[in-house]
Amino acid sequence: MPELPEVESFRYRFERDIQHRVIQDVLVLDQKVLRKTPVQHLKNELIGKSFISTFRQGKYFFAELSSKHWLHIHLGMTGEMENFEPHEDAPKFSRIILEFAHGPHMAYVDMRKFGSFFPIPDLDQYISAKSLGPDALTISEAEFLERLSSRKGILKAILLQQSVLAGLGNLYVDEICLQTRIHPASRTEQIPGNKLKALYQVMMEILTASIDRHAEASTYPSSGLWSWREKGYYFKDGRGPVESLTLAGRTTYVVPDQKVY
DNA sequence: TGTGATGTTGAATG
DNA sequence: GCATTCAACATCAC
Repeated sequence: MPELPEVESFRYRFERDIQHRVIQDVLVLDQKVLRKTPVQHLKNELIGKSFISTFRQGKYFFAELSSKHWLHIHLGMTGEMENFEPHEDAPKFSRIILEFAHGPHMAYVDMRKFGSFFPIPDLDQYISAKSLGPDALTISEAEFLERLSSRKGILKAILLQQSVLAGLGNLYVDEICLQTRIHPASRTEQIPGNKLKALYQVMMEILTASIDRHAEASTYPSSGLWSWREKGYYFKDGRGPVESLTLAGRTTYVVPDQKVY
């Protein structure tokens, strides 16, 4: 479930359900998502502590502990959070379970195990080591334009690079290109300035609208936003047919009226 | 049975 | 250093 709006929804639910509750125990059902972190280290960092704040940059989520240390969670392809009552079985594909003294337990569920869940010593240091770019939801238009025009290459590949701009994934990039009628195979350096501004505007509209929609529900893909991603699809306004290709190693959907710059 | 899937990383190549 | 491509990761649904 993992592009920026989904992670923002995760953050919202994390704060609502988990924050300020003292962690009583941590169960590691699968060490893979710990990425080499020793189980005991995770337990030492979490047990007896509570989360006091959260932070998200792009698809990267962080929760601050009462010790001032941080827990990092990345949802990968299939990560999500599920609460369950202590007397119930843990959800399928649970990898980590946080138990609290009272109330529901939290399961970090991740079918494909591409996600991660581990403590980090320093937030700023971690983000700069990752070369994470500015968050797509809060970046200014000026900075967006500046960062895009300082790169050359296929538009889609650049928008997917988390070091350029943090938060967009395969589906949102296709959606933004569809709505701006810019072909994702365009060379970024060939796109006129007013079209880059349109990209920014549409990106912001889509992200904020998706976050609103996600505020409670958490299914992904959500609410038909992606229903057009199939070969031969026609939109109600006549746009189509949808075609597919591979760009930056990712399956990409376009309609014929998207202009290649 | 084979294929592809919303993400990230690292290697190899130009 | 940059851009590009590809493989790997693990598992399930179609």
